[in-house]
Order: sequence, then structure tokens, then C-alpha cells
Amino acid sequence: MTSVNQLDDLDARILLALDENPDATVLHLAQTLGVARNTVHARLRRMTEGGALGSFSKRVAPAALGYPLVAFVWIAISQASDSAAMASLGEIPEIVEMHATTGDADLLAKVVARDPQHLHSLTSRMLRIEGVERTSTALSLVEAMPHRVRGLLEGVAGR
Amino acid sequence: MTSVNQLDDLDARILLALDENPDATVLHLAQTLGVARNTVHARLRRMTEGGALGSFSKRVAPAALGYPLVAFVWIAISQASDSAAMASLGEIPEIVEMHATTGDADLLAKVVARDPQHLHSLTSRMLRIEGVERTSTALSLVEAMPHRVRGLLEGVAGR
DNA sequence: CTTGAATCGGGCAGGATGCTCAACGGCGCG
DNA sequence: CGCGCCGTTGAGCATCCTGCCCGATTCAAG
Repeated sequence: MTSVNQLDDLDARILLALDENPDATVLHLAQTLGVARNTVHARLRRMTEGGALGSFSKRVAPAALGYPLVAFVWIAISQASDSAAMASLGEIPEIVEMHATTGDADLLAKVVARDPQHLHSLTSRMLRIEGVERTSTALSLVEAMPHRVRGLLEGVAGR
Repeated sequence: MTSVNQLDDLDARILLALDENPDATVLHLAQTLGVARNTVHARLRRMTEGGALGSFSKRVAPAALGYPLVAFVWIAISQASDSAAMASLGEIPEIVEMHATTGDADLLAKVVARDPQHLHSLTSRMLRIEGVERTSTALSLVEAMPHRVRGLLEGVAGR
């Protein structure tokens, strides 16, 4: 997420209103927020095109697709095979997020799986990728706080 | 995300179509997918109410709200203060996700921040919470793979 | 001051909505 | 097997909304 357009308070208020009611019409948002219809429309387009508003599928819960198990996998990469390993890891759809991080390993992957055996087969698959030297897995026992950005939105909206 | 309704292939195809075009009307989805309008409507309502389709704000990129920095913070909790510490951590809006995990620490938090100084003040704030014994931070250098579930959706949709 | 971008209010031609209804088909159960 | 339940279907109603366009105004930057 490099160089995303920064949202102002009206942008944030629009998104908050949509968080409350995702089916709200542009016209209703405009009336509720006290701005012109065109303005809401232009703002939404800008947020979508500018990357601030991501893809619809970000709303989908992997557990509903049959992947109730979440794990965090630290992956150590050998430097020579960096990009090829990344591409191979990208072919595993169960890796739903990945960051190159500071710390002991090179990558931290958020992985979903059907069950523990499936998770094990996924980490084995990762280890077979050329360039992947080591993995270390921490299992999520409870999703203590599901992904949320509402508090951040409220801050920008001035609440 | 406990006991989420499982999605079938039509659910997944609806979500894929919406991923392609989030503004698609129910009528257009119905025509495209070859089902009745009411069916799409009923499916969407069920996915929303059943938890499979999460809140709109999950689409919002924290970087666009002024939080470009991502970090993963391992938090060790003393057992006596478990729920009070959790509640206090929940009051920090920059903690955008948190899991109770296996491994060395008790919690893994995904934290966003304005800059390194801000991150430091956040971890200091966490350490001041009664029950939080220790934190260990890994900084995300690059979001190598932004959050994605499209591949999982395609699997369920039968592609 | 000039310029460009954003907002505003209005409008056009066409389209969509939430909800209701009755009928039908498939499935599970006794 | 018969029955009940649930989901899907197609149709319709009254109401509302859309993408896009336009000219005028406002605001910020040079």
C-alpha cells in the first residue's frame, strides 16, 4: 500500500456512513452528510481509484469459505532466490497476507487452512519452494480482535 | 469468527462478481449469473447476516487514513489480568487485529502507526496496561502480499 | 489576478430497489 | 409414501436512484 491518497474528514464521514449501512445510496449519503450528490460520487470514485478503498473481497471471511484455521508463519528466505520464492508463495491461495519484516525471519505470512493437517501440508509446500529455508508457525487460538479500522475512521472524521 | 455460515458455489460466484464490480446491481448480478433476482438478494442478505460478509470498513486502507506503518507486536499477558488487559488493548484504535496464539507470547497484534515514533508511543502505551508484561515488535518493511481471498473464492466457486 | 480543481444544484433518460405474492421443486423426516 | 419446510422462481408495485452532463460558484495555488 504505497502512496495512497490521504482521506479528509468528509471522505471518512462517507466511509463511516457506509460502514453503518453498506447499501446506502449516493443520494441518501449526500442528504445525510449535507453535501451535493455529485460530491459523494466524486469522492467515492477518487477513493476507489486512489487505492484508499480496497476490493470488495476484503469483506469476505475466509472461515465462511471453509478455512476456519488461522496461522502466522514466519518464513526465512535465502537471498539468492528472493523473487522466485515470492512468486511461488504467491501461488498458494491460502496465504492471505504477507509482509517482509524486521526480526528473525524475512517474511511473516498470514495463512488460513481447513484444519491442522491442511496447515501442515501448506507449510510443507512452502518448505519445498526453492529459496524457502525455514518456517515457524504460530497458530491463532482465538481471533481476539477481528480486523477493524473503525476507530481510525472516527478519528479522521473528527469524532 | 466462530461458526460462520458456509458459502456454496453460487454465494462465491456472487462475491466474485462483486469483487469485479462492487457497484453491480442485484438485477445485473442475477442476469449475469443466471439466477433470479430474489435469489441474489436472499443470498446477499444471508451472507451479511451470517457473518460471511463483513463490514464495509474492512475495505479501507489504514495508510489512507494517515497510518502507513504496519507492525506486528507480540504481547505477553499475565494470566490474572487477562480480560482487563484485553479490554484496555481494545481501546487502542491503532491495534487493527489481534489473535491469541500458540508460541512464545500470548497475543499477536497487528498495529498501524503514523511513523516510528508513533509506533513507539503505542507500544509504550501497551506496556503501561496492567497485565501486559512484555512486547516484542516486528516492523513490516514491505507489504509483500496485501490481504487477498480471491483465490479462495475462486476455489469455492468452482473455477 | 489567473487558472485549475472541487463543489454545488439542477436535470435527463433510463434503470433499480425492497418488498410482496403465489407457485414450484427438492429435501428431510416420520 | 405423504407431508412440511425451505429455497428458488418469475412477476409486479410504488417508489426511488443512477451515471452522466451542464453551467455557476468557490477555493487554493502560483
